[in-house]
Amino acid sequence: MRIRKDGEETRKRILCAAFQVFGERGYRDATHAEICHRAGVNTAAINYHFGSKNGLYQATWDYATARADALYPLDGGVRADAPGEERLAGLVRAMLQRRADEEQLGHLHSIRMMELVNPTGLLDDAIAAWHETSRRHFLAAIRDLLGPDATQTDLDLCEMSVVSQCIMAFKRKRAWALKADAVDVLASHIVGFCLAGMASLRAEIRQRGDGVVRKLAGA
Amino acid sequence: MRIRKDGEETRKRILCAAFQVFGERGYRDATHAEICHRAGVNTAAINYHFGSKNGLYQATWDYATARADALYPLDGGVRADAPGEERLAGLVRAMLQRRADEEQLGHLHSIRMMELVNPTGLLDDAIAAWHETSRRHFLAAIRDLLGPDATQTDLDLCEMSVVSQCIMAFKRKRAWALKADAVDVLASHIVGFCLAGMASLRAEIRQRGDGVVRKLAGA
Amino acid sequence: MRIRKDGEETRKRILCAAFQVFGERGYRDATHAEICHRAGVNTAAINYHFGSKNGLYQATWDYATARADALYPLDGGVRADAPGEERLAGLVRAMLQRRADEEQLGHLHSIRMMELVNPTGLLDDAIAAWHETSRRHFLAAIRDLLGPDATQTDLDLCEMSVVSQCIMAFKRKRAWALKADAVDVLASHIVGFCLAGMASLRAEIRQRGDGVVRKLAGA
Amino acid sequence: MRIRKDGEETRKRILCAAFQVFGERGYRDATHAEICHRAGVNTAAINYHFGSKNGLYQATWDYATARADALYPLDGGVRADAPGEERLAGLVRAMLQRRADEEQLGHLHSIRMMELVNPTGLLDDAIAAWHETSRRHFLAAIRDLLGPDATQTDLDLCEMSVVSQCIMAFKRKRAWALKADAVDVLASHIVGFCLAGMASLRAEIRQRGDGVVRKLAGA
DNA sequence: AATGAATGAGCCTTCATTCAT
DNA sequence: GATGAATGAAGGCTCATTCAT
Repeated sequence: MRIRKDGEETRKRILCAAFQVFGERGYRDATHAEICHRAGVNTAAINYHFGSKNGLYQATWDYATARADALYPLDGGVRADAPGEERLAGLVRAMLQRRADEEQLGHLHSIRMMELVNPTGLLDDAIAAWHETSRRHFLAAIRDLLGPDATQTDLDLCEMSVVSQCIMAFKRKRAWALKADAVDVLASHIVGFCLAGMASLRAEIRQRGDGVVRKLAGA
Repeated sequence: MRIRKDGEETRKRILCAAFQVFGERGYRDATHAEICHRAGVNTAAINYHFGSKNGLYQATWDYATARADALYPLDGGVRADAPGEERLAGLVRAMLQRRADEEQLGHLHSIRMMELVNPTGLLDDAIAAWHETSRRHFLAAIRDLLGPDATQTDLDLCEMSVVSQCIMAFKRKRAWALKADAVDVLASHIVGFCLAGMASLRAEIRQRGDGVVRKLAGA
Repeated sequence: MRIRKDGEETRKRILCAAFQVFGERGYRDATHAEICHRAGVNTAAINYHFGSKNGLYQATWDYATARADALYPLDGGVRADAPGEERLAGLVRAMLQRRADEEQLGHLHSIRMMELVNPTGLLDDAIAAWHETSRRHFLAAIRDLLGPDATQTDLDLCEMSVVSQCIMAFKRKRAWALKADAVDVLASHIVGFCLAGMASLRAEIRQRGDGVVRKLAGA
Repeated sequence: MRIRKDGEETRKRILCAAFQVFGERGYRDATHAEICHRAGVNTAAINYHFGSKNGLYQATWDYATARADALYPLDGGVRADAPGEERLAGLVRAMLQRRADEEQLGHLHSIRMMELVNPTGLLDDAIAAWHETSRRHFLAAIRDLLGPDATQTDLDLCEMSVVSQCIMAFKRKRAWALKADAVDVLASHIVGFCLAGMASLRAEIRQRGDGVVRKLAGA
């Protein structure tokens, strides 16, 4: 019954199965047994190919991240010199699409969420690096939208506002009647909502500035 | 030498310990051993008092929810006939405070998040009920702010926007330099951001409505 | 089928079984399965009662050592003010008896030998302490026999000579036709052999000393 | 790019690595993985070249024994017609040298010790044969030293005494401050000690004999 | 009312061996 | 001649649960 495969192909089969199982159950509740059963290999295969459950977890992250970045680039596929509104829309849409792609990459989101809520510590570095990249794109667009006088705190808070909605949008999906066009509806809502929020904040920042100027002038 | 305990008091000690451990590790990674060790009781006590780990989990949820609702009422402590802005601010602030109360009730948030991300299915009804209540308060305030022509989808999307930020705000805390006054800063940011978002949406809704009216009139 | 025993009694049953199995197979080749099977308990019992295989190993050593020291005292049961010859005989006889007691304490010797030849590192301290005590007794007797001019190296080498024979005597048993009185025959041979060896060394030491004295005198 | 090896050369590389690993860890704790890693070959190579771990073990014994006998002949390098004292000294010295040659042949001693203490049964015949040869040399020298009236038991016991010391001498090394000249110091001590022991025994044997003669005469 | 003892099921991992190439 | 891939069996250990006390 021993089937001789390519080795690389087996690795990939395990990675696919692991990605599903980790995404569905999380690291701790995923078992070698289930992963290997789904991949159609022996229980010892994980340790043979990846050294340990830990090693498989990290390999799975790398594998899935690479695929996700290829499919839905982190910059949202919008040119860096496009206006802020457009770049924000691209970023939001890309983030939602990743989450919406349940069959394939939605698990990546699940894994990230589980690590956020109940960390294993095994992906800390990898996730932090990913976050940093993602955050840089958002902050650049937000800076355009808030204007030059925005403080770092202003930027951080707005990034939180935008990203929070992208992250949670799908988690509450069941409450709605959104279907195939969910991404479009959600994206346009979030973008509109956030642009208004930031426009308002920009005005407030200007007033802050004027106050200072006036103060200085009055002094 | 055995200290005679009340039975009710032992239950409470177990509930306290369980609340911590479930909050820190999640249902699956929490062990009888650790909970009972922290509670200073025997490993068999959980099954004796609560029938099973499952039963303890549900009892813990009820116990902690009751305490949380007493400390930080879901309506934000604002009268129902206050203006929408004020009620929204109260709701947002109450939700943030619950998350900020790390020593006591922050674990409730953790448990809810873990159930969202990696559900056990054991709290589905309880959480759904809680959500419904919370949602009713938010929707009522949002309806005031969006005006009478808002569709259910408008309301749902805005509720998502507001609540998402409340939920995620603290998870990204480390990126900022917020400290003791974190709740105040976050609350005022979120409220301002969302009020602007909803004001903009209200205007848009009016336009939509005008279009319809005009259409009807032109017909 | 669950039988409720005393707990202390079960511990003892496990210790007995473990002592046999460790003695027969060594730490690494002893399995929970075999030990627990012989003790008539569940495989999980070891970890329940002793925390780990490691913990059981150390507990087994302590248990067996205590019994051995009670049955065959390390000082050979001879008064400390007896003449050196007599004390040496007592020490040698006691050591051989421990090895001869195959049913009960011979395993202790096996364990010590295995640790010597293929150490686990888990008993290093315990064995070193035991060795030190044993060694003290031998060195005291040997010092009497070698006289006051013996160097530490003289003492160490003679201790090695005596103890080596005690240790290996039984390992070569199959080559002989010794039976019930093996201990007596071996003990009297070893004692006679070693007393002669030490008497000769004592004479040599005196000559060494004379040489020095003569040298000093001649200078 | 594959380097074309001889086949015989690969076998030898595996044997060298196996000798080290078996010597360091013993049969049971030595793994294919480690041996093959040290030998720079694939894990399957052992079974390919030697059929099984078992087969490798026996081949390793033969290989190392042949080398050891060439380097340090079992007869100690002394002519068979030399006086008993000289032959004994040669035998003792040769045995100590084998043990002292840690880099190369000390492992052979380790393997023999492990088999003595915790036998695998795989080398029983080979070791018995080796022992028999070694024993013949020792017994011949001892017979010279004990005289013609010595019984087989006398010879066996003395052989035990001499060989025990040779075997254990190095195991207690750490207790002393012996270094480069350890072999010399130990050899001269052991030889002196044993010659005295045997001289004394010879005298005793003569007395025994006289008793018998007298008894016979008196009868 | 409460507990220490005991257990069965399951988990991750290791390892000698086999097989197709 | 030699190897990478794959596996079945077994090992130590954890854990929720049960039971006698």
